[in-house]
Amino acid sequence: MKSSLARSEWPVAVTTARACDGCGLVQRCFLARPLPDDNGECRDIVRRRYPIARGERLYRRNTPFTSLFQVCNGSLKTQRETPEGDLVVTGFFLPGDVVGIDALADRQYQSDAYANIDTEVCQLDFERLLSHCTRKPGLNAWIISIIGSYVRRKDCDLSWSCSLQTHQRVLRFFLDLHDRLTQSSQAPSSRLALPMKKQDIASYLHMTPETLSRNLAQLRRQGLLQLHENRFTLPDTTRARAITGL
Amino acid sequence: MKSSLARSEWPVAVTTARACDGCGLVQRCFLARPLPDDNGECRDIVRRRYPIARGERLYRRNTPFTSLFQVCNGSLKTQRETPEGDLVVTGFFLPGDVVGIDALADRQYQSDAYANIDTEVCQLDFERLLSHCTRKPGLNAWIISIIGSYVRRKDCDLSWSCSLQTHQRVLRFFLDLHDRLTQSSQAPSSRLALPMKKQDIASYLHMTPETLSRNLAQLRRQGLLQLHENRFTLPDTTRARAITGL
DNA sequence: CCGATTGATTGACCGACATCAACTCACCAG
DNA sequence: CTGGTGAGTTGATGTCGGTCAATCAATCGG
Repeated sequence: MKSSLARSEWPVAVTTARACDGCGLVQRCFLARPLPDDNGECRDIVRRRYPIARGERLYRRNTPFTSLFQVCNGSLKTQRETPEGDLVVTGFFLPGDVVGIDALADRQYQSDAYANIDTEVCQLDFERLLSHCTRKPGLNAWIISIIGSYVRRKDCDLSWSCSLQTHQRVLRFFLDLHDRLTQSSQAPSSRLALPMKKQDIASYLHMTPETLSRNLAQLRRQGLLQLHENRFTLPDTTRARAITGL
Repeated sequence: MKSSLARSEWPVAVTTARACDGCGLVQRCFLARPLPDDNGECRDIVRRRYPIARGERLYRRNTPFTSLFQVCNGSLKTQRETPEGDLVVTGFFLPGDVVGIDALADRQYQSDAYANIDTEVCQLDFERLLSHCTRKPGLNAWIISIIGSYVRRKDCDLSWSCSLQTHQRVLRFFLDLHDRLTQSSQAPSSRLALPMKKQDIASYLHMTPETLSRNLAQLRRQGLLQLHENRFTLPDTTRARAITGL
């Protein structure tokens, strides 16, 4: 597995130019363009960019944390185990998102990260990132804002994940997914591909696959969601936002 | 209200020595003792230390973020509003905890912070903190770890808040509270004071006060929890940990 | 001392969601 | 083609926890 390469195998001197060659995210990625206060010496933060096949694991729980990963294209999920032993999906990561932030506290990954579909990630060396931060306020602000966004997302998730009804949670999930997918690709908002399995959505939303299925059927009947063959559209986003309280 | 003082009213030149005078947290607080790479110039991070009476508000949602606050003694809660308009408690903060981290993303507080009981907080100027970070790796590491701990807590909360049964959630809450209270005060672990209302606990655990009450009664019958007049003990922590999966 | 207010407890009832089961469909190997 | 596997759907049934209501306890100001 690519993610388990030993340190010595990493191409240490990869330049940003080479690593970012052909990356679909190059328009939005902070590393592909010079930072406000960067004059080129931040490039070594990028270890490498590499693909993860669908179903493959990026990192494993309780292994030492060395790197953050930014999703270039595709999608990842993180999951952890409950006391009872079953798995719960704790997050989905789309192009532009940074994964591994839950490991900052004790320098160990707190979850397992898997590719939902064929995916490419950009590996960022955290120590180098930190060391540059002490000299570059812009970079420091960037990393703080990345972590801050992650915190905000978790906080929001926590406040609806239990207080809303199941059909509201489902609708809200698709609204959120819609927003994130369209802002990252600027593609027309119609017929977006659903980049994860329904089982995982159900797990993430704290419900069973059965209830998710029933709710999807209901939302389809109400004309709030179209979903065929892993492609979806939201015909009436304003009504949807009203229902979910957005 | 103390927290709404204008900037100009802040005693800008407070030294750490004066601000920390008589602070119950002085043993554990990072600011009371010199940092690994501090030679005294980080003192101006501490704006001031001041009390918040029980029920008073420390900051309000959607107001500009300028400061983090570290709890010296007492306890705080943060809460936010659901789409339906009712309030949900999103976190409890005990001595040593830092509150305001959810505001990092867009520089606005994302919740309302209130004192559960009479409380003292230490106000840390975030801009100054950041500016020192660029020169002091130790301070940068500290702030990253503070944020990291917050992230880990949120992640954990999210994974049990819905997947566990109510009695497990209640027991887990008391175990967690026990651990946090004893580690912050090094006091003997018996007869700890419960520093928040049961309503707020119920809200935080995503259940009604009635359900919380029933579960408390049940846990008392099972000999897993003693709770009288806002003081509690956990007679059998090992069994409790087994039940909650810790 | 007294009502007023807020918090906590207990009981009866009910509904949303989980559970269990059967079934369809797509995909793949042989 | 056939059999196997895993994802997804649909239906019948049960239950955990929410809702509503009454009661009790604690605090506070007069």
